[in-house]
Amino acid sequence: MFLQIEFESDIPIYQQIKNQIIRGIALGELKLGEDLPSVRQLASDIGINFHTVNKVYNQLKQEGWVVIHRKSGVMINPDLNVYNNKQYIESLDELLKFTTAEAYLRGVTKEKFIELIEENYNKYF
Amino acid sequence: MFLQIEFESDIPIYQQIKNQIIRGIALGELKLGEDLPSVRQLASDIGINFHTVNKVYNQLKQEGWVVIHRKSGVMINPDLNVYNNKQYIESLDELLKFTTAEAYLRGVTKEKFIELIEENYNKYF
Amino acid sequence: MFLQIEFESDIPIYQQIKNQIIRGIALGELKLGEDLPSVRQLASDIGINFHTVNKVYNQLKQEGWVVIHRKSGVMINPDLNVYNNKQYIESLDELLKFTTAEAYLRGVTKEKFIELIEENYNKYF
Amino acid sequence: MFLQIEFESDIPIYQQIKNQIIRGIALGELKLGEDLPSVRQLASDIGINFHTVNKVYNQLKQEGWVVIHRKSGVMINPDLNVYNNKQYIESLDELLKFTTAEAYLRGVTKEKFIELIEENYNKYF
DNA sequence: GTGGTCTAGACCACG
DNA sequence: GTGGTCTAGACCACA
Repeated sequence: MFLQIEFESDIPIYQQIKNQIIRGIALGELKLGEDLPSVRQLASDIGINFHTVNKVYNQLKQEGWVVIHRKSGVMINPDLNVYNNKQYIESLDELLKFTTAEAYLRGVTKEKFIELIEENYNKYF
Repeated sequence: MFLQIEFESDIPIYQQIKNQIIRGIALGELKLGEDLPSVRQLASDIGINFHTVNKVYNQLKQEGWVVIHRKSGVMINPDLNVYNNKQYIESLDELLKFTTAEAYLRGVTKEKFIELIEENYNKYF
Repeated sequence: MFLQIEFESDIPIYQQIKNQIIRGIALGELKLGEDLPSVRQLASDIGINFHTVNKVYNQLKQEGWVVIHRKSGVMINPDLNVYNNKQYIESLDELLKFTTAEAYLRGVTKEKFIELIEENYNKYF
Repeated sequence: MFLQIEFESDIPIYQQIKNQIIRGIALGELKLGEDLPSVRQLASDIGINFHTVNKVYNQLKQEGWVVIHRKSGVMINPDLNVYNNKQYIESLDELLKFTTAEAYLRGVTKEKFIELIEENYNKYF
């Protein structure tokens, strides 16, 4: 598994895992329909408690990223269709408001910022 | 004061205040050298504990956004020069990794994302 | 066989099968006295473990929906007479308490709800 | 608090609490904007672990029934607006398919069933 | 074997 | 005081 957890980070472990799984999908490292390790397996791989992984999987399920198949455990949702709803766009815009403001004041130019975005987007399949 | 606090947000109140002050500077709504309300004044305006405001001001000072004079209170740092250090760029890039991945999967195109960035940057002085 | 299993549903597979068999009887798709496939046959058709089918048949027998003959296999109870006992009515009422409450708050009017009931009942023989 | 938990039930405790809170809103026993007991308070009142209550509140928050106010804890969403989305109607219809089928075969007439619905709806504000 | 539920207790962030 | 996170270990339902 490609997960890399920073235990010292102030980002909760479960959030780090969520982030990396979602990014894994975008990068194509995780294929649609691909199985994820079992709750206890992943927990043991990372060296954390299985409840933490359970929380991740449940949130991912609730948000539509994965499905829990009764026979084969958890897999990336083969019909991934996470809606770009109004709420999401609003929260993204809110986040960018403050992120760009700080970046601007810290001397990150618009061009540099856009370059960072493009570098990321160009990696997605 | 132009602060707008969402008490039901997931973002801590002190963080909301910090965000809005920094954005206020970027937008030019807060001029360099401009006085900020006193801790107790601001706390009372927003209806929160003054310890929370205290925390905000101390963090802003620590990061170089404001200066605190014992007598004249808090003002936006007239020599604002918060450095675009390696650590900041790294954390920004880390944030964008996950933000762009989710946005991409939710159907926000690169062009749309960049448009959001430009809209924000164009408001800064 | 007309069974349609959703492996990603929150409802256990054995419950899905039970539900569909009972509904099949109500719709007249399964006649009283009609033979059901053998445990192994049905398990293989659906692609599940035969223990699961076994569980279904045993529960259906226990509740009086089917009869099991050692030789001729399982058939819909020709003298179907599952009693509308007090316990059942109570559990139905309990279920409707919460179902109607949520439906109401989600904007499903009484008329709409009743319409859904009637649509279903009108299909039964 | 008006909660009544059946520890012997096969319905999980957290689900029972959710059900009763939602019904409490529909009945008007819980007003919009009303505070709910704190996680630990409610847990102690019912005599269960606070994690169980925590799970309830988090799910209710996720589904929009309550908001978590940073100052005053958890309250019924004052702007309650839980959307009657396609997914919900589908799941309701699915539930009614099997519920009505069994009720019908157990001798509950359409009229009786509708009477049960009306009795419930007439209690809602 | 899988995930789901519940308990218990610890520590932390926030206000 | 509030909720949020993480650990640990138990028991259960399902397939």
